[in-house]
Amino acid sequence: MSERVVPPTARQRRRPTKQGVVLSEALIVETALRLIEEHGADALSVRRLGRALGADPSSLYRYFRHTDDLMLAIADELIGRTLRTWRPTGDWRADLRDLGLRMHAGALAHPRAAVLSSYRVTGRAYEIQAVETILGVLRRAGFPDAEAVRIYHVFVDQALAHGALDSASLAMPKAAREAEAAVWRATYARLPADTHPHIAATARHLVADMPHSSYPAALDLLLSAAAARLAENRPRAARPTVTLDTSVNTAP
Amino acid sequence: MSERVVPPTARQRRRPTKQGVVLSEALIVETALRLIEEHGADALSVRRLGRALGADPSSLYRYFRHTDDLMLAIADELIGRTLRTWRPTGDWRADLRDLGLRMHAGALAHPRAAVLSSYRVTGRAYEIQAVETILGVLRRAGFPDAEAVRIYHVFVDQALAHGALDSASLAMPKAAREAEAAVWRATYARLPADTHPHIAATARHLVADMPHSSYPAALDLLLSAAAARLAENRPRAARPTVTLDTSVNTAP
DNA sequence: CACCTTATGACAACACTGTTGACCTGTTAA
DNA sequence: TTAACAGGTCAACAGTGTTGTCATAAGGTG
Repeated sequence: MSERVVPPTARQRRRPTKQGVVLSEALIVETALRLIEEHGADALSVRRLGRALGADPSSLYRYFRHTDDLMLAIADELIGRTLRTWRPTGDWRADLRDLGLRMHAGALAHPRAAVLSSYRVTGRAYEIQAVETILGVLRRAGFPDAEAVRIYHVFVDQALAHGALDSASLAMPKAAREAEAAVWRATYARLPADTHPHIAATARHLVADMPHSSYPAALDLLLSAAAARLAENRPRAARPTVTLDTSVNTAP
Repeated sequence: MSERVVPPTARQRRRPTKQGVVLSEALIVETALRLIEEHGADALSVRRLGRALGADPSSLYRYFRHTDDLMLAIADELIGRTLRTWRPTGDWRADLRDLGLRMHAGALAHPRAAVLSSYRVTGRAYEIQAVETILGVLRRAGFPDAEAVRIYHVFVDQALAHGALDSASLAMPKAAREAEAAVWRATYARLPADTHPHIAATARHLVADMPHSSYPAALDLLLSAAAARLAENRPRAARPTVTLDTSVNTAP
């Protein structure tokens, strides 16, 4: 066997598949993403992907060492798509908020890919571009280097971690997901006030809040904290009054 | 087949296994956790668990409808263990910080269980106890109900999401994990300043920070933001001067 | 144009997974 | 003492990722 995978670029003998398809790394990644979108979270297997491509499953191993490799490629493609449609305005807080929400949405659009790629460092082109961009936003905003890196780290991990969490939840069979929402109504909302006073007092809010993602709220809290730290370091700068939408207002 | 799983409590015909083991839900959960700890993240399969217990794999289906069911039981056990060793002091911020770090550590101690259970609502005893406890801390601290629920939600999801993220990373084969750390040194730290100025300027910090968990920092930012919101609502209270410094200090 | 090399696709097999229907037997209650 | 049946076992199914071997069409070379 030794090395089946060819250095990605110089691939020339483009022999078509028995069913007439010409394989390529890009085609495989695209098809994988489509497969995930159309046939649900668990639809991605080497065999199914082969079938969808019209190729023998083992052919894919000419392009990716193993499935994990494929996941990294998918992950980087997702990062690329997120960045491609993002337009910074110069307002660091609004820009990061927008980017965070896009990353989260991008993850939810491809739950299985998000779950499997959230904790990986791809080191590929799009990822590098994203790191550079976000660090740039923070440093231009005035964060000193060490602080910029810390906040970058928290920002990215938060987006990825929440993306994966919500994706995993979204990827559950529909019945199971509804069953979980029901737990809040049927179990938590009915606990008596004498044994569980705090749950009973807030039951209404729990039922309303818990089945939804906490990411927007988490993001706004993070940005608030970051803004506060920035203000401490530059007490001269005027504190802007930021108004953040309806549900998750964090403005001072 | 119909229903193989008996209502958990009233189980009496305790027939021993061929190899002489008497099965029970508790024994199965314990063994599963031990298996995960000893033989790495992927060691948990029905067949391996059966072997470790000295029982036929299919026997487990007398106790759990499917593996997912088993995961929920494991998840609740983990919650229970975390709560069992936690002692609140009355200082809401310190208490939540301590609890968050314990939840995170608990997840890292059982990576695979954490990854699979992080997004589940078990509705079981320990989980309910945890919800009641945390809400209590927040309400006693003075957060109004809606706000208490929102912060509870963010706090819990953040702990679970970061726990799962870091667990997933920890559960990778050792070689792969080291390879990722190397990416920061070998790829990112070597990007030229003219094409990637922000990465180049902060390379030192990136190499140092990125291979570690961002959870402590994320937790402290969250608690900062929450404290700020609390102070806004009660303008009489003195605003503490927060020092974040070295890495994870949150004491006012 | 014909040839030869070799990249790349196909095949078949391996070891593993979760799950279930049918069977068998020890425990327990009557 | 016996009869019921909970609970352990067996065997099978359909699926998975992965790899060693083989066949062939594409491309560069003469």
